Amino acid sequence: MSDTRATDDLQLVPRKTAKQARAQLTVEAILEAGAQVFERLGYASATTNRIAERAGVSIGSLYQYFPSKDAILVALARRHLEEGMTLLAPQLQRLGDGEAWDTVLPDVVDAMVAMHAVAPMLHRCLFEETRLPKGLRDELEALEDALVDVTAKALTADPKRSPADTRLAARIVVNTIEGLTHRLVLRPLPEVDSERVAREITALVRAYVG
Amino acid sequence: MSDTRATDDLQLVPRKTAKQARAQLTVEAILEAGAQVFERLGYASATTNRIAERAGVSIGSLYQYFPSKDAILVALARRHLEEGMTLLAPQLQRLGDGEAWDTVLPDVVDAMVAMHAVAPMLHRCLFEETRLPKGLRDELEALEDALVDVTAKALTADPKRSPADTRLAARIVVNTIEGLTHRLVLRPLPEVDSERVAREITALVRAYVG
Amino acid sequence: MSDTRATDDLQLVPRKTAKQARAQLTVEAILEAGAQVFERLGYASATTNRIAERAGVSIGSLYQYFPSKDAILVALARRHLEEGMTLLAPQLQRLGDGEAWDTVLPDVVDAMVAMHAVAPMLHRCLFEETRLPKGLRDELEALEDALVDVTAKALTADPKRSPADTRLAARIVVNTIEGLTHRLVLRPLPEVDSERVAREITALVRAYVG
Amino acid sequence: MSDTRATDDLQLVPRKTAKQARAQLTVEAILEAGAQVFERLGYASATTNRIAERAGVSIGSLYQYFPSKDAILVALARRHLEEGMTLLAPQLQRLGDGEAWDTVLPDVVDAMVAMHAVAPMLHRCLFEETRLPKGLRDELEALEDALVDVTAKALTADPKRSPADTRLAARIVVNTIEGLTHRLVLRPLPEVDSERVAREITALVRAYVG
DNA sequence: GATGAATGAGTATTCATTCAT
DNA sequence: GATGAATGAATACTCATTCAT
Repeated sequence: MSDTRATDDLQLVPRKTAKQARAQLTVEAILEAGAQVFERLGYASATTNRIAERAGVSIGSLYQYFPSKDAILVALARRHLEEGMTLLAPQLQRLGDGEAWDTVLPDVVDAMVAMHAVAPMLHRCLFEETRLPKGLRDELEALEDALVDVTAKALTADPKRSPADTRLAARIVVNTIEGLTHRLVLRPLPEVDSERVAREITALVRAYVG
Repeated sequence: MSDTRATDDLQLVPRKTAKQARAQLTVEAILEAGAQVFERLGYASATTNRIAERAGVSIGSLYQYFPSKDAILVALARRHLEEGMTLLAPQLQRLGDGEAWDTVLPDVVDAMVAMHAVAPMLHRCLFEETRLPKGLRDELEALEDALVDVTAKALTADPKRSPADTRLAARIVVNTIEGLTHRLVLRPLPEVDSERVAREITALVRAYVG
Repeated sequence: MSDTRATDDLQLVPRKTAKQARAQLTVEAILEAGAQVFERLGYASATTNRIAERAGVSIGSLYQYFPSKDAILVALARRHLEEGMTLLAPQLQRLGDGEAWDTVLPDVVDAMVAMHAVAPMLHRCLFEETRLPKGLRDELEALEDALVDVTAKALTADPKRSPADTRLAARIVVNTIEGLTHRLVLRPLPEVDSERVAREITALVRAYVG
Repeated sequence: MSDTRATDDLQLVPRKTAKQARAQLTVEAILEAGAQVFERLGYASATTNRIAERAGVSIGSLYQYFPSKDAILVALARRHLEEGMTLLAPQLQRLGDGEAWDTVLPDVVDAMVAMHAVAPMLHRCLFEETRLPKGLRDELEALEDALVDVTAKALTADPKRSPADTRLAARIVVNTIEGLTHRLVLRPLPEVDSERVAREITALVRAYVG
């Protein structure tokens, strides 16, 4: 099954929750190793044996905690997502608190860039949708919707737009930021540093919603 | 070799160019089958045997014309690219002829949407950079640069920008259009048709460069 | 059947005797190409397609004259054998005519060395017995027996030996010459030229039968 | 890879050294099966699957310990070599201790015959040079050189020879014994037992160096 | 007769996963 | 709980050989 794409819901829930401290450490080691190996070698070349080896754990132990290769990927995705949300949450909070879109936007973009910059290749492994199981994909979608909601609310201030239009605009905004960040982090522009790019993304969005 | 990412140029050039009509048909059938199989199953699950079978051709014949699985992908990519350029060229021509950015933009966006709409999954297989051999990746990059050039020239009209800024802006424009199109074609928005989306992309870009 | 060793008698007789001049040329070209390709690449890597290509002949034509890859090898072996016998015959004749063993021996050794020196790798392909079909192997054995006969007759002069002993001695002589020649041609000694080696072989044999 | 001649050292080192007793048994079984299969079928027809099957082991296990077909061959060669040296060493020791060439020679020849007699076809697979990886070939050559050294020293007693001549003579002796043994074991003479042959080889060499 | 396109059985090899110890 | 030996289905790819044109 060298090729299983975890598109469906089999075998993705951790087999046992690591209750003991030692088990927790093992899980941690596996995830860390998985992140490194996926980052370095890409999905296909990242074998479970390699991950186990790098984690300093036997392959048997790996399968004690993760029922499949994809389960590791999913766990990493979830963790990555959480970290991302941690970065983003304060900014969204500010928007929710009614702070002006204009002032929050740059920090949102910065947060997005930061999210992507950590481990680009891993990020790619994680979010090339082909690979993600339906369940997680749904979570991702829900997350995007949440971002769109927040953004839409922030844009509502402008009474000229219909609600539907506002939502569409918010969707475009979210996807633009995500898309550009993704693209520009993975294949950085020559001679332009990422800060400058972040400013440009900000300008782009500001012009649009402005 | 379930995992070879064709990062190098080995084994990627068509093995023999079909001279007889029959051979030409075979090659055609393989490419068509390849497109379908990659589209339906994604890169990893698309086995050469499956492609051959779908093409109604023996595995031996497949390897007579394509030295590897990736060679098929590369051939498809090249072909896809050419088709895309055919769609885009007229619009770029108009820009080159000095037509106003504003009037050409919508058609450029439409062309981009059309390019992506044909076979989204295949498109993803083709252009997930990880997978493409260096040579083709360079071609793609060159193509993007060309688009950026044309765009930059069209934006130069505005004397307020420095040349460097213009290029960056052009880069952002090109990537925004590409990114949004890609994203929105692959995972279409519910309740919004693609025409409406195209108009929104246009508005976004227009606001930015405006 | 990438691996057929022609140990049995299937498919080894040329399919048709080339009666016409053109056909004769084709056969010639194939054999010459076969010799070169086997010599350069060894048995396994010498594909029929490569041989056909080098012969400037279509693969179909090759199979018109040679029913299998091994058939080519066998034809080459036969030819090689004949050439060898052509070299050896005069010396054997001299022995048959009663000329002294001592004076003929050096020329026999020289002839053997010459036989092997032409195309060592091809020679190896041809005479690694594993590969040869039974029929040809029998011919080879018959040839060796003939050599042994002649040698035995030449040794008979010495009345001290029993006939059986003489035959054994002859056998040893023949195999010694063949073995050493083979070995020393295939992997030549550093800093000793083949003439010197030939003289040493002669000395060895002379001492033995002396 | 029906054709890989292991001329390089890639993929030839045992993958993991078996630590547990069970693994050791597996390795042993594979080697034993390999010896049998190579012996019976020759190199080309000896497939890894067949070897695994005969070993009563899954193909996966085979590749756990041997990274390639040739690796098995190499392991067998090394083992064969060691066994051979075990047979030969005592005799060489005697020579080194100054014992007379004449008395040791018969036992050397016997040892050689014994070495070859075990598994002639396997022996052929192992020592048809084409097939062996460079590294092992070098080892073999070194071994031959060592034999030549010892022999040369034993021959030095005779002051009539120049050192260079002595070395050449030693080389001839070693190769004669090896060649004849090889030849006569692989294709035994009718009506002559191997003991008689051994005596004859001894006589031949004795006459030469005498 | 000649061509070369097509065939497909066969090969080495990988890697996610299981399970006896 | 942990280990790591064992599994075997699956994959890319080759090349001797056939046969329609």
